[in-house]
Amino acid sequence: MPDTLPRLLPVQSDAPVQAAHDRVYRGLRQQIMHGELAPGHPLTLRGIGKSFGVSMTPAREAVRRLSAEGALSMSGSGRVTTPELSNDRIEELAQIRALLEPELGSRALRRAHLALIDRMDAINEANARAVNRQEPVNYIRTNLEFHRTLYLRAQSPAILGLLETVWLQLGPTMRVLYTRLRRTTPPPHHRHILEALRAGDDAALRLAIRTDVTQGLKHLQV
Amino acid sequence: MPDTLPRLLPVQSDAPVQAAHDRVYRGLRQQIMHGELAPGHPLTLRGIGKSFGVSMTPAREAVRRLSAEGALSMSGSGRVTTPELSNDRIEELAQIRALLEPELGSRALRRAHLALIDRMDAINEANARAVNRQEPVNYIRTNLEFHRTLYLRAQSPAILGLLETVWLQLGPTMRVLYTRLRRTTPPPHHRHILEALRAGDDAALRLAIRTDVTQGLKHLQV
DNA sequence: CATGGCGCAGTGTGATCACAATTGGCACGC
DNA sequence: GCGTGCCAATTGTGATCACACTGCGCCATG
Repeated sequence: MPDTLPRLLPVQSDAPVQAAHDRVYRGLRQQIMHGELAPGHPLTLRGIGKSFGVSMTPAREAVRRLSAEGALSMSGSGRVTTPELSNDRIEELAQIRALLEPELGSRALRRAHLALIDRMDAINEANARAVNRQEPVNYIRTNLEFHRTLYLRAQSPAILGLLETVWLQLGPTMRVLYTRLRRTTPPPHHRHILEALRAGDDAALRLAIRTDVTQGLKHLQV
Repeated sequence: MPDTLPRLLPVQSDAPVQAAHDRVYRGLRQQIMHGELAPGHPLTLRGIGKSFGVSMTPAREAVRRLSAEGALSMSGSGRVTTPELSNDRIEELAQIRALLEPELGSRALRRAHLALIDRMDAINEANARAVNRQEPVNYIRTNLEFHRTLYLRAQSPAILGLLETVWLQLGPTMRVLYTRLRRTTPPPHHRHILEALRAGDDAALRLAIRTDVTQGLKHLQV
């Protein structure tokens, strides 16, 4: 039932229009990483296909790719859900963040200039607004963006890539974390991170990042 | 052309026979991680399908999954090859190993008992034999098995999973490394690792692992 | 009213097909 | 001899279909 888009013309000239499976992948990935889906949320290939206007084939490929990254879990019979992480798993993922992120921050420190810090400041303010307005998805999104903006300067794509898969796995859990302790104040350690950056203090930056990362996830113990 | 296997009966009683895409995934993954494929080696979906006796569909899913893990790279037009890593990339992956593996070793140390160390000793001897016989694949396989045997004791599946994707990305490159410097002696630091384990010396173990990991990949600079 | 069995709707899997894009080689012309 | 354009074979993509399995609800029975 190809109702939504005729899709008759080759590609309609200019736009390379990324492949369908890639559109689906990106869409789902963002929903998961930003905590739009609760842990254990069930998904079906036909449902995904319908919501993206494609058939099962691209949906299956996107799901396969995401489950390879740990963003989705598949039951023995192939049923797809967002992962429900055990406490041990959460703690382990937090420890990975605590291992990788200070390293990335340290590498970025040498390359950080004022414009970068200002940009992070702006993101941090957007984060504070999301807290005030009680918007979980915007909170998670700006929080990750704050960290990613810094880490991009580390020029270490492999490490950052690994870290993003960790964030991805934590996405649904982060949503629970947020809704459980309705926080009213923005993450306090972001200020310390910015101060350490301005001061060019490597040790302080590593500590601030490590604390920021560990802090949030500590409250998640069931 | 379903020639090889009739596949008429439901499942032939007992064997759950893992799904076709999973068989293909495992097969390819092992070939890549053990260095059976050189960097830049081209693969085709139809070719993979034929060599595993399946159609393109499971082959595509396996390829998608592997490329999500960085074990295969896909050109813009979808052509699939094993990755040809840049020097920067290799160095970065080595640094990730140097970050994760000492941590895993340290965690395993508390749980390591004599039987484990004996098993690692045996694997190390198999590794030495592979060196003498100039068998690259067996060398890589036993080398990884040596490390994995230790890290499994760390009881940290998330970290180990991340590390395995790093090993996977390095697979084809390891093959080049081996054939370039036809080594005639086994990795010297494995002995140090075993000694530190027997002594229960955490600092020495971390150093030995870090050195072992860094050592090998250092010689790969083009 | 509880419980066990049956059947149907829903779901993932894998094969196949049509199609567009890329690729590689070959011949032609400069 | 070398570059250039074209053609055919190859390749990935996505839709569709048949099929087997799972899970759940419904109904009959104790």
